[in-house]
Amino acid sequence: MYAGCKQYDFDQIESFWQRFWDKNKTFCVQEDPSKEKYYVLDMFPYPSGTGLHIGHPEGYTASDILARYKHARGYNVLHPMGWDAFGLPAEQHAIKTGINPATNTVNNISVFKKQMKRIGFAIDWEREINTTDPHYFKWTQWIFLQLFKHGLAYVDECPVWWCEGLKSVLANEEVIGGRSERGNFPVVRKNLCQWVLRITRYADKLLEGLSNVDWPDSTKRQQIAWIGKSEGANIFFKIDGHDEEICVYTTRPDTIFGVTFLVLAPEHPLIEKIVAPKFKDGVKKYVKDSQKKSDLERTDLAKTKTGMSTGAYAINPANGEKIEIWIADYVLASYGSGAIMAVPGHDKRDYDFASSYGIAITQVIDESSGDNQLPYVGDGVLINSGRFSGLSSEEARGKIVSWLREIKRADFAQNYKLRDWLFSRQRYWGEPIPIIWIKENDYKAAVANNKFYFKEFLPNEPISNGKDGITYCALPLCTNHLPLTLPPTDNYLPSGDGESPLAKIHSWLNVYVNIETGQIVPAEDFNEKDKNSSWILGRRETNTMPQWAGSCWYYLRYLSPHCETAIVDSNAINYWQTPDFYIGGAEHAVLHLLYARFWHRFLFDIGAVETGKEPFKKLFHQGIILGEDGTKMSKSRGNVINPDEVVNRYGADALRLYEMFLGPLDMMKPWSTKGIEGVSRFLKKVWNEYIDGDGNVRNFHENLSDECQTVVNETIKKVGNDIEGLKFNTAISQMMICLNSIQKAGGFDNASARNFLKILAPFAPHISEELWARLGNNGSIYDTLWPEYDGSKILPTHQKIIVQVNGKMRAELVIDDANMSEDAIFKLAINIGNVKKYIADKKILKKVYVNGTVVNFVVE
RNA sequence: GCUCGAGUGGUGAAAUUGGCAAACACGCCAGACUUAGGAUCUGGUGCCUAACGGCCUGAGGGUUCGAGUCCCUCCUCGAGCACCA
Repeated sequence: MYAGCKQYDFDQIESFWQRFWDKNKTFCVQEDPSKEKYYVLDMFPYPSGTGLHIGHPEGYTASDILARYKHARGYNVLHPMGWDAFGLPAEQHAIKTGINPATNTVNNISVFKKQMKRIGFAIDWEREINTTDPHYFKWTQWIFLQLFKHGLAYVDECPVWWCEGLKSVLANEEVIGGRSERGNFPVVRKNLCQWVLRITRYADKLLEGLSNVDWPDSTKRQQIAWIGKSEGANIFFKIDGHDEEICVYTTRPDTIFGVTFLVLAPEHPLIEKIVAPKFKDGVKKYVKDSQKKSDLERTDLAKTKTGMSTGAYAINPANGEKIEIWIADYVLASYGSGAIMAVPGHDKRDYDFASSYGIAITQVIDESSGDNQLPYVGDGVLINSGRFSGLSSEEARGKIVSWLREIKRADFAQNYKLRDWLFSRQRYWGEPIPIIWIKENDYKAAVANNKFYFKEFLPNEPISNGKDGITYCALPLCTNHLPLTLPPTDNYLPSGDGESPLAKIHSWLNVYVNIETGQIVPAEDFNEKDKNSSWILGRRETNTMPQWAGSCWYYLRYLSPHCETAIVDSNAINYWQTPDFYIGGAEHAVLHLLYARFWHRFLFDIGAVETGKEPFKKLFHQGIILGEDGTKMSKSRGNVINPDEVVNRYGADALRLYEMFLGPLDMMKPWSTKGIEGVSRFLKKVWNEYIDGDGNVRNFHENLSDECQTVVNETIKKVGNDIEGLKFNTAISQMMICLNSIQKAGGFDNASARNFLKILAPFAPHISEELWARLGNNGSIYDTLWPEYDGSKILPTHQKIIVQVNGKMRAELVIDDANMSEDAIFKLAINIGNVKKYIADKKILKKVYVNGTVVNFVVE
């Protein structure tokens, strides 16, 4: 069976084979212990309303080629796909149109799926998952509850951007210069109660894990920088005339003799206590002013540093010197202890500050190059540092801290830039957080009662939150209560008081909970007659999870997408483990890839997944495809290429081939409409080598020339190697070279005709299937094994040696005997006409021979 | 500012350990077949030069018999970080 057209009619061929694959479930896989597994993972798309972008098929084709190749190598290959479908665009569409985001999402997914099927990816669609499906997010909620139980989820009052004009909380990225990006309304800082995940507890594990993964260096570096671990010391400074002391964190304890002042962040709690009476007003004003400033203004490097003296003094524990305590907003409250020891001689920022306020600058490090320009921020030899003078910075760091530690004025310490993960969003279209808030007294009474139903996910310490003078505690739902689904509504706007739209849906919001039976009923349906001590009134958490939640563990769900009893079936995970290859855009270098590593590591630690510690062993980022004008594709520039139109015009095989031929996979590269004609022509040439003008299979040669056999075998070898190295552009050019020589030789022989299709199949599967079938084969070419090349055909029968004079190529020398002596080769080479000419009567100073490759005569 | 990455024909690009720079393709030029060509095939195509020949991998220097590849300085572009003490 095959499409049967006379000419290369890609439309007919491609739809025929897509139906064939669907009907025969060609790409569906099961665990098979007799075979080695290979798990290929794509970053799943957000199904936007605009359909597939031309960039999507780039990564998907690359992973598809690898998946098909690995399958041909005998692996049991899993290549699944799904939808990361929660998110803001669907919600905004709902606000505009009133159409439920779920409906809209289903439509978008069906468009995406149809488009992807048209490109012929070898995907096991039976494993399709959707993060907005309650069967899926039931387990996202379950993981949240595990985090909650293990003390890794807590609530905190966090400052967020509030926009009264939009009645909504905005993300940092949505605030530009103190106004909302959309609508240009003013925004203010507002403290809201937020869920936060304790990712910082995993900082060290997340850092260590990076040393065992095969990832792009730049991505590893980004994560390392994001985690931002530093080694240093906490040093305690006594305050003159007060009992309190100030703790500062420093990575440069070797510069402690150069401290000329301390600086506290304006938010530092000690300020009020220590400020000298005369300085009170100025300090108060400065603190107030800096609170008004946006983060952007405070961190603007261009501005000159400002600050204010507190009039208080601290004692340097190293030398007993009295130093002034300042406040300044260049010191961040959120890092370290919110206070620093300022060493203007050896820190750029302290130097700037000291210069503008006329504070002393002391040099305590001697720079080896000796120009002694301050501030000198590198390491060197200590000077003016008491008994530590003469030590190197490195040595001094250990010795000074050890000494201060003995007198209880310091301790070794580490610090991280990583902050805990703000996990709540005031949105409708996200996973509801499966928590009910109940009064603290009810909670305590329930916990004390041994009939308490809700023990499954109970943390050691209750998570509590005060509101209107009453303290509430977070009551976790149990597995039986999941999924907690989104209530229907037709109003997706935020409520206006900093809560999600869910806060307006009272029938969902207010519930009675039976703490002994676990029963939950809407408050409005509750029959007061039933009321007894087991029933308590609660209010559901109204925040939803951020979009990152669903993508944190989807690679696990693919392994057993229909499992109802666990996040992943244990047989399935024992077999498939974690992805062997993961491809997706570099824009997720820190967010998704860090969050997912955190969750995986957590699930590993609690024994929920029995795999390695890292979820993504090998990671690759495909480069962005630019518009034909070399700029980013965008509607406003009018340079957007629609994959559907490309498939209509050239076919899916041509699209696949072209996206891979464009250049190295990881590089940014511009699209070229002319360029695709080249690969389209190649496919037509392939067709014509197999099928004659009447649509019949050609007669192949009995034998192929030695030259052609060399090329064919080289091609089999190179294409295989290039796929393993993800160098698809050169693999394709090698296939073109091969076809060109076959064409010159007047056609294939039987064996090479079959082998060529097998290596083409991962790149252009439709035409390969069609021609394979026409050669008289049954079944899919997908199920054939990769051809072995014949190494003896590749070895050249004679050796070619390059002859150079003064390093410039002047001739080629062909020798039959690979073991010919050096002298004999020189003799042959020197007598070649063109070589003679360049040597002429000049004196030969040196003769170089590199075995089997090059001869070089050096003449005066 | 700091840290990475990149810079090769008209264009996208290719080039084991340092060993024929520009494979493969696009475009362009010429030709063949054609009523026709936006089809197909053949040949040509880095730059300078009439030619011999010379010069070419962002610029300059270095190491080497030999450098696109290694080292130093600088320029340009891209990415990331950005007062993290």
